[in-house]
Parts: sequence; C-alpha cells; structure tokens
Amino acid sequence: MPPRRGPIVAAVRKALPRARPRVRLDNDARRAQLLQLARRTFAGRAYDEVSIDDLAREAKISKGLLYHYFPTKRDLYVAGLREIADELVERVASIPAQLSPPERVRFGLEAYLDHITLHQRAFVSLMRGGIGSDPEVAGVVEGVRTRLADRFLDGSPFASVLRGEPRFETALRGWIGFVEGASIDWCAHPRMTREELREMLAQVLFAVLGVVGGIAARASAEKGM
Amino acid sequence: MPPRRGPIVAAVRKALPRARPRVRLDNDARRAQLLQLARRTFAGRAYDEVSIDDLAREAKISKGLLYHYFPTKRDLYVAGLREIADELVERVASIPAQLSPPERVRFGLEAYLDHITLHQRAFVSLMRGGIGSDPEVAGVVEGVRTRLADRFLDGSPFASVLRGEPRFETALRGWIGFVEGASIDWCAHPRMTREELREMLAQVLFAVLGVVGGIAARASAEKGM
DNA sequence: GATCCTATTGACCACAAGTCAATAGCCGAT
DNA sequence: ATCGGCTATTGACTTGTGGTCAATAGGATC
Repeated sequence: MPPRRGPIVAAVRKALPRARPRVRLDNDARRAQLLQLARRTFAGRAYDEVSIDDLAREAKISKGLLYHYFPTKRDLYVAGLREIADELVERVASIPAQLSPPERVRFGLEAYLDHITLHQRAFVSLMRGGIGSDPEVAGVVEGVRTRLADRFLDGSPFASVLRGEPRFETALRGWIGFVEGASIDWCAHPRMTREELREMLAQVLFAVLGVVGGIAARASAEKGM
Repeated sequence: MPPRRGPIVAAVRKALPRARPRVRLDNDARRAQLLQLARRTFAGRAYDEVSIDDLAREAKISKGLLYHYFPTKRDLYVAGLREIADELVERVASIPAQLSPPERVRFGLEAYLDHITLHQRAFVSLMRGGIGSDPEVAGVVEGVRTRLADRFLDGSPFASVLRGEPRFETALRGWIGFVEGASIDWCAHPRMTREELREMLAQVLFAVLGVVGGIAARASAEKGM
C-alpha cells in the first residue's frame, strides 16, 4: 500500500550527466568477492547491524551493483550461510569407509568440532544469531542438522535397527540439540579438551540409543512378545 | 552519528490546531494491554514482520503513545519475552518439596511439557525465532535455560556430587539442548505421548549423568586413586 | 474557574532497503 | 580506427519504518 505522497507521477527521470565506475570485474569474480565479504561481515556483526550501504562501501562498489548480484539482503545472507553449512557437512561427511560404526561417530564428531573451532564466531553467529524467523534460514539450519545426523549414523547398525522406530527421530533431534548446546557452551567456556568433549558426545549418543532401544524393547514386550 | 542534513536547527515546531484522544486509560492498565497485545502478536508473526504502526493501530492508539510506554520496539519485545520466560520458570519451579530426586525431575519435565504444549506457537517463536543476536534477548533465553536446569536438579544428590565437576556444566547445557531439540521436534511431529517423551527426557538425563560420572571416575582412577 | 498533571496526539526526522534509467568500459565486426 | 552491442556499474530516487517532540485534551484539585 504505497501512500501516494502527491499527485506528481514521478515526472520524467532526469538525465544523469556523469558516472564513473571504479573497477570492472568478471561476473563470477565479483560475486565471489561479495560472498566472501558477506561471510566475513555477518560473522562479526549481526544481520541488522550490517547495512547494505556498509557492505557496498567496504566492497568499494555502489549499492545498485550489489543488488545486481543479489536481489535482496536476505539472499546475500542466505547464500553465505549456505556456503558455510555446505562446508561443514562436507567436512563431516568425509568419513573413511572402512571405519567401524563407533569409530565413524567419533570421526564425524572430530571433524565437526574441528570445523566449529576454526569458525567459532561464524558458527555461533550464523547458527544462533541469524534471522531465526526467516523460513529459508530456518530451512538451511534444519538441513544441516538433518544431514549431519544422517552422516553420523550412516552405515551404523544402530541406525538400521532404529530407523523404523518413531521415537528414534525425536531422540536424534534431541541428541543434535545436545551436541549444539554442549559445543556452544564449550566454545564459550572450554572446560575440557576437545578429545574429552568428543568422547562425551559420542558416549551420550550411545546412551541415548540405549534408552530408545530399551523403551522400544519394553514396549514390544508389553505388547506380548 | 546523526548526519546533520543542514544548518537549520529544526526551526520552531508549528503549533498544532487540533488533537482528539480516544480513550484515556490508567497507566498500568494501558501498559498491561500493550504487553498482552505484543505477546499475542509476536507469537504469531516474526519480530520484523510486526511494525510499531501495526501494533499502535491494533491497540487503537497513536504510535507516540506506544513509545511513551516502551522506549523502543525491542524493549516491548523483551518485556513480553520476559513475562513468558518467568511464567515458564515459575511453573517448573512449583515442585512439591517431599519428592525424591528422580520424581522431581519428572515433575519438572511434566510442567515444562505442559507449558510448552499450551503455548506452542509462542514458545517456538520466541525461543527460536526472535532476535538471536540481541544480547538482551539472548540473556533472557540463557536465563531460562540456567534457571530451568537448576530447578530440575535442585536437591538432587546427582547435583551435589557433580556440581564441582567442570564437565558437568557442559553436559548439563547439552542436556538442555536435548530437551529443547526433542521438544520442538515433538511439537512439530508428535510421534509419542507426552508421558513417553517425558520418560525419555528423564532417562536421557540420568544416562548423561552416568556418562559424566563415569568419565570423572575414570579420570580420577588414572590419576592414581 | 484557574491550575497543575499526565495520557495522548500527529506531524516530523533520519536511515536503510530496494528500484531504475542512464552510462562507461570493453570486445568483436566492419 | 571506429562503430555497435553487451553488460558491469552508477547514483539519484522511492518507500517504509523506527524513533522524536512540542502541543493538547481530559481530569483532578484547589
């Protein structure tokens, strides 16, 4: 609902006498530059503390050009978020095939902790501090959780047994919450070594699976089997 | 940093010929009305999807009056958030004194699940969807977590044994993450009864405490005792 | 009825997101 | 060389929203 400030219909846009572009860059290069800048910036300051003008200024570019590459501020943010998310998942997914299930979990956790140690600020800012209400952002974060959980359990006998169990999904979500909560706390207050944290997370996972398995077994026993 | 658009010092504000207030309300009443409206509105729509003008219009009030009661949009939001947070904590804190530690945990969880079932939208919106980057908002949410954890474990022998253990804090943070993650998943996909979920959360807590205790015991054993 | 108090108003400001016609630099064809 | 087209680039402009402020209306009190 545009409030119609007056009867003037914007007249005819005046001819601009001058314009002086600075540097002319290849499309991909500029896009990459802007993405990297966005990632750096949003990792340090919150979403609405960063204005498009800020970004444009820092990139030595006009605001209009920024909008030429990313249709909206949100798009730019989400694009950066996606990159980080993909890097994290890819890293965790690089599990050697010959490992035993428990070793797979430990390896994945190690990669996870490694990554978030390296990108602490970015990780916390983007996972916790972003635009929580935006469905696209929520989707990316959710996607990371789901993909990570899948990677951790890939090829695990636990998983094949429990996949059908409805309680399992909820428990898994819970464990992911555990990992995030403990990790963020650990980033803020490193009260133990990374190995100790990794071990705790792994053991908690096994314990959780035990709890779910126990409940399932008890339930089927009560049903007469 | 106001950019001083010109040397004009705002001149002298013109005299306004008219003004017609609608309803005159007592200070506390109006404040309460606005708070309730804010809680309802923010539970349904995200923070920046709700404009101050929206709220003012819905309250049949001028924007200026709203700013008379709450100095900023954030303040209004945080005030609502605080109310909800306090209600939740108070509810969980109402644990009968004579219960045994495991029963205390179960009672607290029951109250927790009860509350978030009732205020599903508000709970998820305000806990996950808010302004994550705002330090005050983060403080409120953190406060809820800390206070809840304390209540769950109040008077528990687990707690007194483990309070000193540095790993315990991180594990507790993790468990809170577990509860939140599982609860939010359960709200979205109720794959079990509330009692089953409650039982799972409780058992996971006990399992986690066992893991931390085990690690602690092993560590002190290795130190020669 | 004059006076004070305060809940209330509406015009106004600054800033930030997003739009768009115009332009500058470059590359290939003439 | 140079003309013409392609596109990366610009900057003024619009719109919307958070926030400010002097002025006012409605009562209570004297």
